[in-house]
Amino acid sequence: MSISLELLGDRWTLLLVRDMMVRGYRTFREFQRSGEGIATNILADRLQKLEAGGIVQREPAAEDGRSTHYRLTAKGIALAPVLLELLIWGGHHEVTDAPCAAIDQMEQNRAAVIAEAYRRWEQRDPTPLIPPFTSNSRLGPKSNSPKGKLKR
Amino acid sequence: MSISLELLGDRWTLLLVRDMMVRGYRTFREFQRSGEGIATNILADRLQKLEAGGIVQREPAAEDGRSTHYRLTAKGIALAPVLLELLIWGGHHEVTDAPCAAIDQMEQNRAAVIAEAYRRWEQRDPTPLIPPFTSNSRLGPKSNSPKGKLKR
DNA sequence: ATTTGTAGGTTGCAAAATGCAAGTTAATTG
DNA sequence: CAATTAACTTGCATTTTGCAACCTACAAAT
Repeated sequence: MSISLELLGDRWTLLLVRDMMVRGYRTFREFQRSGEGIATNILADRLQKLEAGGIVQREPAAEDGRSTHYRLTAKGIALAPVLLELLIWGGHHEVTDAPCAAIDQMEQNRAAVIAEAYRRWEQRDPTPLIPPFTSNSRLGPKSNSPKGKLKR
Repeated sequence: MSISLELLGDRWTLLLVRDMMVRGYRTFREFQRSGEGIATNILADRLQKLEAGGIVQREPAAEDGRSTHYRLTAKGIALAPVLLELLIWGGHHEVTDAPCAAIDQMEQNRAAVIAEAYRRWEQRDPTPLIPPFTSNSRLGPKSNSPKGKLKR
């Protein structure tokens, strides 16, 4: 635990992992405009530490020579359960704008949520992970990304 | 997630929660001598923030008028799944002195580990949570705290 | 009942990390 | 080829951290 927290134990790192995992963010700019307002020097530093720690990989963007894509490694995507439990805990014990029903759904379908995170990672699917059970649909093998927003 | 990390997102806070949850630590001194060497001013600050955040409660120690006991609240013990996933992740992806077999056991018995953490919390059982499946015993309803060390 | 020790802090200060604004470089668009 | 954009870097002020020393209330020993 101590060793894990040496890498992850700060205000920003896990948020970056979350942005990559559930929001499909890849670029410096996307992280920067991610709502919470991280400073660019801190962002650069954290991305570098995540890379050094083997949690993300850098790769030049194919479409745009200026741009770099950051992508989770296998070690990075393996953080999915940690993030999920943290999300569930926050949803139950802190004041959130996330609908409780959605939290409950995730709590009851942990394995499916994790599996979906892995599927998106393997297939490089960048669409936001808004679990299929957001509004009225059920988490099944054939449902693919209906519309709906969980967090703004 | 962002809100959760506002409280928990730093180098020490989750370690304190861990010390209370799995090691049965209660006092300032115990946290202080907890191996990783937290400074006393930081420790005092984190304990206060944990209390302000509703994760721990202070109560005067019955035996010793000088001493204070810190105890997890319901909100605090609810972090058990987060800690467990973090522990499992670290066990698999970082270099640890924790035996892999023990990690695997916990991974296969998540619910039982969590249940044991809750039981100890409810009963104010301060013995270290070294899961019963550490060496050769199995996690069952009648096993109670056999000897064995997981982390030094 | 006075000294000695212990628990749980606080205080002061130096060093490190953070936040903010501005600047830099390379690739891209117009 | 001028303007824009992506991804940084730099300088500087503020905040947080780490370290050692100190303090106070209680407890134990003499």
